[in-house]
Amino acid sequence: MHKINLSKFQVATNETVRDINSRIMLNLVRRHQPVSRADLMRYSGLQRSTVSVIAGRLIADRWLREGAVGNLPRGRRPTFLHLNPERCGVIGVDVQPARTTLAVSNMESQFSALESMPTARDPSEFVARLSHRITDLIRAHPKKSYEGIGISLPGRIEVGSERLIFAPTLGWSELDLKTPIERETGLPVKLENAANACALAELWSGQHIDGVNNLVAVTVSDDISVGMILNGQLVRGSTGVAGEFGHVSQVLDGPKCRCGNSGCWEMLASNAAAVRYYAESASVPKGAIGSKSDMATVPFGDILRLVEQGDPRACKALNQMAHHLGIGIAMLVTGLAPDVLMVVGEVTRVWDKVGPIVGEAVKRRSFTHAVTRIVPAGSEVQSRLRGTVALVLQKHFSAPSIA
Amino acid sequence: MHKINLSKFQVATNETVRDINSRIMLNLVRRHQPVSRADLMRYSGLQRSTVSVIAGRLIADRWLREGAVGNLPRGRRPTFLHLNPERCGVIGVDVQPARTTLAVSNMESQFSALESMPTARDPSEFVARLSHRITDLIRAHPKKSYEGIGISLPGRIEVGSERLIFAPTLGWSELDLKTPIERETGLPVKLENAANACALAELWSGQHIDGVNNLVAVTVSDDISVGMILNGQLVRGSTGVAGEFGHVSQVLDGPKCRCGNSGCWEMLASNAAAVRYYAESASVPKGAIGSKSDMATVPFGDILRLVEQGDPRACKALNQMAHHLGIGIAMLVTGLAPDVLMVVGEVTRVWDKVGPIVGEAVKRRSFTHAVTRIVPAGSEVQSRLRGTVALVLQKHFSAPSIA
DNA sequence: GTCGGTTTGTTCGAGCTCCGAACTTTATGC
DNA sequence: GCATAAAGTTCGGAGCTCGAACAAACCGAC
Repeated sequence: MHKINLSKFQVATNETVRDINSRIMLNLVRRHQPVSRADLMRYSGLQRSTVSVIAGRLIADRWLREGAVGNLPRGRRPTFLHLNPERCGVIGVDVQPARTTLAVSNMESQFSALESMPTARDPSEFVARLSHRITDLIRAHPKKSYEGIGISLPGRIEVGSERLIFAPTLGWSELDLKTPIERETGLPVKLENAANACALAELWSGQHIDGVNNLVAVTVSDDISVGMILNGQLVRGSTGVAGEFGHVSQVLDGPKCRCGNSGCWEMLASNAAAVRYYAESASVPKGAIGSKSDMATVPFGDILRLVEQGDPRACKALNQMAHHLGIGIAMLVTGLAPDVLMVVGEVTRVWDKVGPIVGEAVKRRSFTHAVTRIVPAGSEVQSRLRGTVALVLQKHFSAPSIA
Repeated sequence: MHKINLSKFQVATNETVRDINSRIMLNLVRRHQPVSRADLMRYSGLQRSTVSVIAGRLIADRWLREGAVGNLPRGRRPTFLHLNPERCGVIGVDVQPARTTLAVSNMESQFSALESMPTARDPSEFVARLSHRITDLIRAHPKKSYEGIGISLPGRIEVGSERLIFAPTLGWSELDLKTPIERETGLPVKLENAANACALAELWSGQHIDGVNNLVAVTVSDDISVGMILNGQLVRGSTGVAGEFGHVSQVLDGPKCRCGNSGCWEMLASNAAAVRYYAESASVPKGAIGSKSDMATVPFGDILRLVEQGDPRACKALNQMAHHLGIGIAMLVTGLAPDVLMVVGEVTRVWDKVGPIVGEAVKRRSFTHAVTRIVPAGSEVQSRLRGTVALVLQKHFSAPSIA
């Protein structure tokens, strides 16, 4: 039940009815495929005749395909319908500070190609190289129709201008990625924050999310970012910058953050924080056992390996990180009470160790802990890429923006 | 753009079109009244004929009324349309721990009666007395049609069961208020958390909120509660308990809260916190100047009076409260980036002193501070009561729940 | 006083959509 | 071979908006 926005609304026509019901049908097929027209009639409540007409049109538009014929104890055999996964191709791009991954996907987030390249430091060089790679990919994987390019970025996209803003880990200032890439490739480009992309991925192609309408994704890398889906809808705030809970103080007088605040959650619970904890634990006990007083930073990946090998110093650093991660997650659980909170990042590799610590912190600090399932994401890159596919295709599957 | 919820959707029929367009018309009249059919045609983009038909039906249903005839330099004079504020009566109820306020309202949140009673300690006694008062009110103020009863409560309402849960300041455990009051009065009852009610009030009858779709209300009394409207829609989380940012730790090892957590925002920035700060400032410097070592608690209202009189101890306590209020608000600004954040509570009486401190904290701690306007609410009781009216009437003015 | 120009508001047929009943198609079992 | 049953199609009816034509109401110039 949302207020009608009088500065951008759309009146309804007869075609609106068809549009709404077509989308419902498309979603019902997606959910229940393979499925007969008769079953769609029962799921939707529409008349048999109406279902037939809509199905016919969706088949003509190549959204659906008729498949096998079913078997029933009595009566005429039903013709099953299913999605045509090749209806739309999507180019998914996952930009991370070190590397950028590209994928060719069909409508069901099945990737037919996956490749990566280093992320160029210079923004304009990056745009040029990325555009090149995309055109090459399209040439190498010709499809009937590419629907668009979805790009996940460690930054926020300004509502309206669609420009990249606040991307500290990339070191880029405000930047228009959309226009040049659209010009070079000839395809529409959609940009989204990585955490938002993960949330979208979970919403549209997640595992156990039937009827889940409130979902939060927390991405943990060298920063922490939050993507929120509330009431079945991405929350971007008035400017697109909503979700920066990573820059909320967890310790009021904690370490200074580049955002200007002190003791930010991401200063205490990001990969970088674990690296710092590990380094500090070496220096504090001066005559340490290992006598390695090398203050050279150990990469987070190495710390994870050490944890897997049972190294106590690494475990301690990881535990500190997990503790603070849990406190921040408790904030989100208390404040947003989502059905699902998904953690995305390398840290999920050792979730058997991190999960219980996070769970304990949430249980102690959030009296609403029972409503939220906290789950680790399978693969970060896959999550973000599935998110870019959802980003491009959601306009066909979501409710039409009525009124 | 929201996902279609396959467990509760509604297919579209021809009437859906009429429904959508009627609601748009109703909102356009509300926004621009008095307004002619010809102007409505221009605002909506619908055909003149369609506007006439819809207007005719809305007049027949008593939503609109024809009013004066306008004057134009040329041509036929337009007949102005305006809302019929007496179309629906609403009983608004604001339950606070000490007192409960009742109001009779018309469709435009104009109150024709306002009265209050002590809030009974015992829930069942409370229900009985409230029902009585409501029936008396209805008898004393007969209207063509009462649309329903809206009740604002310092607690959360469980989604689905519509029961009151988590109402610590009232001291009531889980409770069904809806059923008995509906039975006694014969009117439908809608319950909502006070902070959510304030957010709804601001959304539907606020001052400067054209096009504002992201709005947060923070209620500050003996607890702190948050109501969120994101994407033009109330956020209740999966169970109805979303918004309890008051129970997020601000100081990890701070004072123990009854919720089980430590250093909760509301332990540091609520009215009760200011009362505690004031009491502590008397005891800490042992040979204090005033030599009043009375640890008896001074009510928050008295502290505000002392602040208005310039009492330094009271000012210091208030400043501490304001400082922590600002830190919590910075969390909301950073995480949700709303257009407007409204503060509701007695503390707004001294907003000239509190506002700058809050603003400073937000500026220092939230790099997104520029997107959010932080405003004090005029009157708490009025805010909550207007919210209850919006609560009851929003189903007629909001977009239909399509798909 | 009348007539052209202008704007508001109404009327009515066309086109689209869903509904619902009747019909066709295709299967099983006696 | 016939009754029964289920899937899917056909077609007239009703509701809605669109768009053009029409009626109403007003101003100012001649």
